[in-house]
Amino acid sequence: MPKLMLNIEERIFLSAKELFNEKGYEQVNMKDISNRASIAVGTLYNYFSNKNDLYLSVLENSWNLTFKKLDKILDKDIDEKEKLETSVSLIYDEILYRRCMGIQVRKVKGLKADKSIENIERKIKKNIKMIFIDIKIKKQFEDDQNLLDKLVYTLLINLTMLIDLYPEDKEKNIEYLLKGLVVYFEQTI
Amino acid sequence: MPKLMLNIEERIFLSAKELFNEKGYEQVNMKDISNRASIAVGTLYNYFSNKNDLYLSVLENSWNLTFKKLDKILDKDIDEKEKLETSVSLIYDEILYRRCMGIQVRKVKGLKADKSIENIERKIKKNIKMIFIDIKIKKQFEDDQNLLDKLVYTLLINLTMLIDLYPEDKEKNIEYLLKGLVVYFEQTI
Amino acid sequence: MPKLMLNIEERIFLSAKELFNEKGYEQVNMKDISNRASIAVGTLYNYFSNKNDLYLSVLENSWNLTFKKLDKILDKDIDEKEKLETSVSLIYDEILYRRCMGIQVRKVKGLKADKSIENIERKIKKNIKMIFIDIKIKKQFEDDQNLLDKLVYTLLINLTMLIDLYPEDKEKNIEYLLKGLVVYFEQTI
Amino acid sequence: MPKLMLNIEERIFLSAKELFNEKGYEQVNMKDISNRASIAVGTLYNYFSNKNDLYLSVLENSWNLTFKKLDKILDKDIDEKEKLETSVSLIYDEILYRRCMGIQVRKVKGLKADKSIENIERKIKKNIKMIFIDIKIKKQFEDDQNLLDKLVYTLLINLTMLIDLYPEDKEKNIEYLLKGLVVYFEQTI
DNA sequence: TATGAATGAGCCTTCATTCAT
DNA sequence: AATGAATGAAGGCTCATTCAT
Repeated sequence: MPKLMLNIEERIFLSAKELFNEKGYEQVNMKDISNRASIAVGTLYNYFSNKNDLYLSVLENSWNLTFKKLDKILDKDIDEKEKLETSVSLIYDEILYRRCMGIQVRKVKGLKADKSIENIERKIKKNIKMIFIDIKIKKQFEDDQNLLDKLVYTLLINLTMLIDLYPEDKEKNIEYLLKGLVVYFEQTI
Repeated sequence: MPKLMLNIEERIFLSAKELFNEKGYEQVNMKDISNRASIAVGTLYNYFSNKNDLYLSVLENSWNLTFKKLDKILDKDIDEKEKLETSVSLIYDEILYRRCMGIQVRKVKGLKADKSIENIERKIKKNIKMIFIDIKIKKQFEDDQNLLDKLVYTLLINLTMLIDLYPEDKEKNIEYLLKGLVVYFEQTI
Repeated sequence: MPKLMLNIEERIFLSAKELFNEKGYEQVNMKDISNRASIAVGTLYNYFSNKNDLYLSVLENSWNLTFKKLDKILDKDIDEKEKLETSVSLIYDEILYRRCMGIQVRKVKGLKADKSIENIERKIKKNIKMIFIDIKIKKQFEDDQNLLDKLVYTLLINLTMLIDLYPEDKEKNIEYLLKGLVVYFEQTI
Repeated sequence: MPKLMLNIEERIFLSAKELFNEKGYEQVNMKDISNRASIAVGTLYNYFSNKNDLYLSVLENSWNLTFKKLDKILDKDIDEKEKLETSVSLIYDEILYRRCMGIQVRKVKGLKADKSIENIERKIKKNIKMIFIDIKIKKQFEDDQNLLDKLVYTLLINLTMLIDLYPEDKEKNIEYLLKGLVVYFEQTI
């Protein structure tokens, strides 16, 4: 009973993304995903070679879409303050609506730990870092080699947390987050 | 470690705590735990009715120990600044050494989401909140009903992240964290 | 090989024959075959109703080609010794080059055991038996009702084994085999 | 519903041996084996780490038992003729009753081709060869480096075939086989 | 009370087969 | 007639849990 269906890959992607977000890697099984996508399990494997790959693909693809949008913002001719706020707002929405799975990649146990994961995390870090690249760091933190990395993780991890806890409160959440971030920057922001 | 001096329940506890921390809920199986505790699997079930319960017990117990230590600090007759710093330092060490599993309970996939989890999370929140109870919040955030909760989560989640990423760097990690927290408080700190 | 010159059915045949011989029934899948034949899986099913049938067809067809060649030899006006040697040499080459799958049909696991298999086996037996039909059996074995069948199986099974083990050594292999066979015949050979 | 059962390992062994013999490696599944042994699938894995291992174990163990019996015969103080006949009779019975799977190991597709298999085959060859070790080979075959190996394979493969085809006819089968073998030996036998 | 063998549901993955195009 | 995406049953294996000893 094969049918030719529309947007299968997209449906798998969405189903997988939603489920991985709701329940995490281990708690989602391939049947769940295929059910939500209204396809047969076997069909999943026409598009992704295994669960691990599917997760990784979803993760990377989600982030890539975000990176494209982020690049547009960073290329704009606006001042740093606005850039920061717009970027954070974007990432907030991305995590909220597109459910681009968070930075907790490193924590996804059960995932085969291969280069792919490290690469994805490196890529996320590299891209998000661009948000802070033009911002002047306070003298006090200048000798912290990892400050930029910490800022990236703080941004992502706290955004995820805030969205998770108070999904309704975008404005307040962002205000709270930014306030905690700008303390590491020079006065201009 | 004087393993043979500990009674069975304690041995189970320790083994479970270590393993859950090292590998996460799903990646640990009951055989692993009983092996590390040098008992039979069946014996586990004389003390804990199932894996879920064991995890929850370990989690709660870990935190209870932390809370006791925290209470002592909070009862001390020292100024707020010192209280804050000592408390944060304590929790840092707890997460680092005793591996009291983090706040991400809500994200521990595979855990049956029941009342127990909510209760534990409520308890953690209630206790950690005490750190901030005497500290005056900046006017700017006074109308954020959830500010205290956010502070609690920020504290725990960021500590966990920092320890995870730069386990060697306690001083810098705490400096970084505190700087991000105090921005929400009145000048005195 | 002038692959593109062959019609589809022939391409399927050849691909299937090659693959079944290389890897055995179970280890070959329909996708493999269609890939090697440069057609779509579905097309296979326009020519063969299922994997089982395809295998059986290939098997039977392979043997039929061999039988034709064998008949020519047996029709020749040469003495029995030469007939035997030429026949054995032919079958050796057939198994070696055309990979007409061996007598071990009965052992091809995964094959649905139906009439077809028995028929093919019967046919193989009948045809190969012709090699021995004019040869006089030693008195000693005259009361072994199954001697001819045994000779057939011995011939096929040992040839297959020898080719498998020492593919380079046609001459020695055949010498070894014949020596073991002629012992059942009257002195003339 | 766990019970403590007697001779589980033996039952697994027997069931596996029977099934592998009846249907071959691929056609037997772990559920089949556990069913015939009247145990749960999981129990299989308490004794054998996987299907591959189970097959290999059964195979090796079967042969080892045979080798022990064979050694006893070869150590006896009897003449070569009797030794040969007794050995062949033994192996006949072993293949017939204990179903020690044949030499066709090399043909078991689907089996992970690792050192284990090669080792088993080497061992079988080495042990069966002992049957022929004291027998003088005809001059004619003296320059066939592989003659002994060929004899081993001929013996095993033809015995298996004969048993398979005419299970009732031990005497005739052995007479047929021996006649084909002794042709390679000096007159004494 | 402690043991660990036994259980079997459940998961990932494969692949022969179907059928809409 | 040819295509190949879709199907879903089936297989190997894991592991939380049970219970006879």
